[in-house]
Amino acid sequence: MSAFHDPQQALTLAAERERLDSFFHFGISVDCVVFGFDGLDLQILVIERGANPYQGFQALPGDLVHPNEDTDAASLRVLHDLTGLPDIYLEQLHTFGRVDRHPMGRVVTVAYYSLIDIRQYAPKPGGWASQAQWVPIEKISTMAFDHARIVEVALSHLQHRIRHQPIGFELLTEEFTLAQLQLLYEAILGTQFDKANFRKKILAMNLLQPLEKTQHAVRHRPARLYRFDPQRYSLLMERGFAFEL
Amino acid sequence: MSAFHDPQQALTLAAERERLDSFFHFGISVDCVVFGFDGLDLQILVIERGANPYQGFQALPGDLVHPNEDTDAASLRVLHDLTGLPDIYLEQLHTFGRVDRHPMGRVVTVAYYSLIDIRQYAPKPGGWASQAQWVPIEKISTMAFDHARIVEVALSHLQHRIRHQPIGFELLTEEFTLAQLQLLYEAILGTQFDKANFRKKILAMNLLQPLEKTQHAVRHRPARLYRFDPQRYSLLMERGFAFEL
DNA sequence: TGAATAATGGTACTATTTACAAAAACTCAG
DNA sequence: CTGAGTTTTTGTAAATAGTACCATTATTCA
Repeated sequence: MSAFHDPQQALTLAAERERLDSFFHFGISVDCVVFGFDGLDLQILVIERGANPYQGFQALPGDLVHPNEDTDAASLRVLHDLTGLPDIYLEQLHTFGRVDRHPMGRVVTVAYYSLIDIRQYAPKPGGWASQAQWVPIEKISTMAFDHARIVEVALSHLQHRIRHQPIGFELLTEEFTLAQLQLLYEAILGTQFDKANFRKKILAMNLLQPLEKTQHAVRHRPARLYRFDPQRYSLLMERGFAFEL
Repeated sequence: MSAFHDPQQALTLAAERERLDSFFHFGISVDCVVFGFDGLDLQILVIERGANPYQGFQALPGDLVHPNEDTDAASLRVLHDLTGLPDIYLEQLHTFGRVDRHPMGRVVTVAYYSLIDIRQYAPKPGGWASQAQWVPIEKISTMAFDHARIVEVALSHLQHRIRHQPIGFELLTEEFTLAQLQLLYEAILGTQFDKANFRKKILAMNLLQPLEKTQHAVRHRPARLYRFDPQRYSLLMERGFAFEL
């Protein structure tokens, strides 16, 4: 049965309008899974809800979309309002549309995700968020709504994605060593790589620009610093690549 | 500003309810991009709209989600109602949430996609669909709403996906030859492969079970028939793989 | 029976990946 | 000042995988 058109029945205009209206009582929300890396653990940005429902619970930064707002724009606004993070690159992840997922009514949520360098953004709770903080991904247990499930989906998406596209550099400072990059990959994928071969594989992609700088104040041979080449980066992003280790 | 909670303002209950109500006037729809393969061209299942808006336009099978219906369930119902296709495996693709995408109101649509063997399903228009038919993907031009854009997203998703996961077998009959599989890959990716090497690569994945059967009534050496091994298939689906040719 | 056709098997060559060892560059303790 | 400790960086041999291409095989049809 179509909501807009039903050739069979001849309803009065009022009755037809009322029937149609019942199809327009949805709420739309957005939820953001923001991944960060501190050099050791993969973390996500989590707020504490300062209001009901689920007051006091950990939750993803998320809220209802305004009637005249694109969902993509809403994700940026909501993230900024609740955590103070400025416009960052958010990518749509998945939409969660189960009838019973929100206790206050029918709310379908569009989840977004992002990767950022944890040291460049200090979250500050805003709006109804009573806290906003980074939490290592293994430390996350119960969350409001179906947010734990959303995090699961985001993580497995990230794991798949990082092996096929050169994402991940957003999680590091602009200049980094190959060992730092390797730690990042190992944290996301939960595996160990051979140091020498990881280096060769990464450098062969021609994605990194070596700098004439090294680490210092380390008690061992200092590592060369690199940064990634944005042109090469966007080329690889389009075409995809295979990162199999 | 939160829709549910605003600690600043003390509104009357009625005013608060009214304000909140404005956040619940969304419609949610689902749209299905069903890919099929006829042995030569990649096609998609398209309906002709028998009612306004966009009457007479080609469109994806799609309609509003019911108030008490999961979006996943809605995608199956809508596809069945409009095209007669039974429950098939539909996977969520992307959600399109621009304010102006629907002329009759604020409708956010969740797009799904699927791959099926064109010879196993004969579409029959139902509901308000005046036609339902397979259309080669290059022959598609204008479509209702933003459906042309949805098809674009689905195709590039499919192209990326087929190189990293062993999907695509759904598009063939249960028993197929390696040449048929190669034609499928070539149709989706728009490239040509070496016959002998394609065979070796595919067989090395250990995904196909050779059958003790061959083609017949062909005027050349008949090809062996294969079918894919469901266990191996689901293993590779989980882990992902790299199909680079 | 042989011409036509496409499937299948094989092979030499090249490129990539893997495992592991050796050398290099720095700090720090003595 | 020197050598132990640590990690980076380079190198390399062996194993594996990919590529181009040719030979053989099995069928139909004239």
